[in-house]
Amino acid sequence: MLAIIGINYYLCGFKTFALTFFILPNPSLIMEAKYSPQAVEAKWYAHWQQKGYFRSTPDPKREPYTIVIPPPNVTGILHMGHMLNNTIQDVLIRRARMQGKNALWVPGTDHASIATEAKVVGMLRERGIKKSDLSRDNFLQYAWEWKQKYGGIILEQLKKLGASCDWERTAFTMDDAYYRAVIRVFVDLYRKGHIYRGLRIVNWDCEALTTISNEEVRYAEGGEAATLHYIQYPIADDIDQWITIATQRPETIMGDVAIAVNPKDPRYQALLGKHALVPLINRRIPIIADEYVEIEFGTGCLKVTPAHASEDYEIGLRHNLPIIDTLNANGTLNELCELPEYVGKDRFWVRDHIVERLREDGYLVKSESFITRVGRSERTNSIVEPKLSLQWFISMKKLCDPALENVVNGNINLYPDKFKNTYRHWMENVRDWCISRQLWWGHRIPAYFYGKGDDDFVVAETLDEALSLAQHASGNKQLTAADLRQDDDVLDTWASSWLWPIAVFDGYENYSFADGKIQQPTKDLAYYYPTSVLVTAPEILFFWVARMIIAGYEYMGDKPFKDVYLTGIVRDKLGRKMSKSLGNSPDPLLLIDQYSADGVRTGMLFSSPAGNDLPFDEKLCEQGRNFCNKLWNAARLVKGWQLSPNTQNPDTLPVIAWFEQKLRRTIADMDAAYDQYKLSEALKTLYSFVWDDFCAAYLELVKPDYEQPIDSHTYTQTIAFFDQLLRLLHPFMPFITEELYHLLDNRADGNDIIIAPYPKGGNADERAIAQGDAALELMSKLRDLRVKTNIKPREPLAVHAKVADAGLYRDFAPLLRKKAFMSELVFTDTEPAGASAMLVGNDTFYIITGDRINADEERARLQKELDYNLGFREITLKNSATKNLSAVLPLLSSRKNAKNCPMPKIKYDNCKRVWRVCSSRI
RNA sequence: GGGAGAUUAGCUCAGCUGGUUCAGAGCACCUGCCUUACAAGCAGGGGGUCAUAGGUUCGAACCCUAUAUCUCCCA
Repeated sequence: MLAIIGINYYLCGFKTFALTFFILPNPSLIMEAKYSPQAVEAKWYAHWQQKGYFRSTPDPKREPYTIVIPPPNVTGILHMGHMLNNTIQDVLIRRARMQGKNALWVPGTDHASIATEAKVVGMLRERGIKKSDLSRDNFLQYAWEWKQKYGGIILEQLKKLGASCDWERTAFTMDDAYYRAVIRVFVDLYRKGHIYRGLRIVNWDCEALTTISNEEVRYAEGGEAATLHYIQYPIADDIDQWITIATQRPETIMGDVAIAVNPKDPRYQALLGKHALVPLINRRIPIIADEYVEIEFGTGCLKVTPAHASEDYEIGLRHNLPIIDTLNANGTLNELCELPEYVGKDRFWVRDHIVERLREDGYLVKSESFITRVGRSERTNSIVEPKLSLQWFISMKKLCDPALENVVNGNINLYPDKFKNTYRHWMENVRDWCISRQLWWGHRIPAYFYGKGDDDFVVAETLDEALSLAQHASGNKQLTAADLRQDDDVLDTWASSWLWPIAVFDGYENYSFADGKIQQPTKDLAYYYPTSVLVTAPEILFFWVARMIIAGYEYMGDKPFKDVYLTGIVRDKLGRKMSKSLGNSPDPLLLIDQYSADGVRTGMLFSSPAGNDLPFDEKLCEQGRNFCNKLWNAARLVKGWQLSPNTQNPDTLPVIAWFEQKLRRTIADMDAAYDQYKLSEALKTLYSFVWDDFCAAYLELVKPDYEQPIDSHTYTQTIAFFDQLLRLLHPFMPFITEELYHLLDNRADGNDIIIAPYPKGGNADERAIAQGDAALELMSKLRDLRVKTNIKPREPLAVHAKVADAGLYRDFAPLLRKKAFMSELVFTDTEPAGASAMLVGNDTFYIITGDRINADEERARLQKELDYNLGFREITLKNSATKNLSAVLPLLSSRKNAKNCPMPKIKYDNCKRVWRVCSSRI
């Protein structure tokens, strides 16, 4: 054995040269027994980028295949969900690229207003700077600084995964053009009458001093302990009567404007129409009837506080009740609570004190603990207060129609389609969308106030335009820009990302307000829109996907994507969602270091059927890594073969025919799986085809004897098959396939697998497949028999075959004799003496064992197996319908008794099959 | 409270229009092998009343009805 010194590969530009110091007799020696991915991955990613393979520009001659990335937050670092999601997108894009389509994957990031602002505030705090001490502009400078520094991390990480995005197109939701688009859409929707300003109960974060959306509210699993206080209110004008309510927020009673009971509740009929007095402040409030009240809960009486509970607000609207907001933005009580000692005090402090006071004054009936859901801010963890607030809304009903219709009628497909129901349910019950956030980082709402009133504002894209509108609206021609005050709030992040599939192509740049649609799309938009598929998580189906569809129809009159592939959620072994806060997520980059990008990619896809959660297990990555190694070693084997002067070996011809046909069928199977976005299935099909059929079967069958050369036809065919397999594998495992593609053959500059044509499948010759499969099964059964009967693996055996169709085996016979170590293979009609029999399908093979096996031992072994199967029959009979068994029993028992059976070696599954076939023919 | 879905081997999941690819795969486990590409490997093996109970059918993992358990979404 010759020693190889130092590194195997020497990087020179982007070509690989074997660095050898000796003339090696066998080229396989230049390949190590284990595949080392690190250098390979860096090398090929750089090569692809340098060659511009990821770049796409409009080309009318080719069909576009477009994916826009779900933009990760600029605050994010790569987590397992991204890994799964982006692996899927890369697989789809790479396959489309190889299929000759003009494949474009647009990358980008989302400004994530609340998350980023929280990060920036945190950063400033560390530097000893308070946000409140900064001007808006100063703060935004810091925010951009932060974004410049950290905002691109995740995209860099995606490169390690192999993501073939067109990086020249990297978009950001606060790019200049994108910003303009968001503002333009706000103005447009406002003018179309879809945006209004209104009072709503919102989720208020008293610490961050902002509204947060429902999805930013978190609830502890299993709820939280709380106390339910029973408080009695005296009935006005009736000193002896009381009505008792139950509340967990006694500090809000000063905001009470009514007490509601269910109209069907017999207990309170007499009190309806009367008034009660709020304890401590003696406000007179009506007792009303409303369906919403649950008779069972608490006392069946609900105190109605419209300013501090969304349901109460709705009741208030229905009954035309006043609104008393007793809470300041920072969570302290204000003077409307009418109790000076509580003004300026925190709501929780007040809660404790007011309970004491109510008890002292005799209003508190009892307090009991119970478990309830408590909403906490995802960002600050402070308890979210429902608070009445003046916010901007998009009214959704009218906008939703085409978005609902085109999903229901299949113009847009959801995979898996079970989400269609969920989608419809949401769209039919859609609520108006609160789009304002009390933050600075984001798209500032283009509303300009010219007066003190809530309605003294105009909406415009620019200050100049706003000024002229304001002068007109106010009738004051003297108004100057300095008199205008722009709304302080920014838009909800989704109110920018819903434009993503249009805005990344600068779609709104030449938008005119005249007809409310994009009439002259940019060249990119015209070519790439609608995009091919969106790959994202089901949890944002409504927040993002549905809204993109709405915007797509509103502005393009067309869907934003044809297909939506909803991935599963990556969970840990305990079934918990992987998250940073739980610390249960592995570091993806570490995984890549450990198992290679290809290994991790396949690992993630091994177990991720569309829409099903992925219980992540590092074992899967290990399996992926092992698969890389298998491929590597297959290449090592093939590379090690010496060519013989022979041009053909007749023995291998049927093997080649078998593999060729099975390959065609496998490709067709994979295509069918791809069509339904069953990537996991496509991968598993290929995995098993490569490992079992190519490595374990094909290569073993065509492999020349030790140190013997191989004929040129078999060699060429093998290289061609390997090449096809690598192409099929490339979307899943881009790096190792590129490496092996170049190791297998000398490729001209620009001949890289990433752009090599994707193989085509088709109808296969099933006869050729059946021949090979039968031969392989025969070999396997023979091996099995050798093990069981202690006959050495290479001891020659005479085999007599009693088969229905000898032609099935004839082509393979020469190879079978050699590879299965048969002294002869004879086709016969009779059962030879001194033979053990075995079944391949319905064919019987007799192995002339002579006295090589101990008859007693063999009989004992078979008897044991027979008993086992008989035991099963009892179970089967017992559990099956008992009718008409008579027809089946003889059939079964005859086989059991081994009278007509070549071997009483009917296995568990055979027996069951017999039972099933028989029972189905009764 | 309103919806959507799930339950198949120890684990994670396939299983299409009910019937010879109907009980499958991978992992895990057990046994034997460092056999000449690969121990990150090879050759074998055990393991399931298809959640429960009824029903439809000649025939059910599959269709229907209940029940149980679990998950997710919305309120």
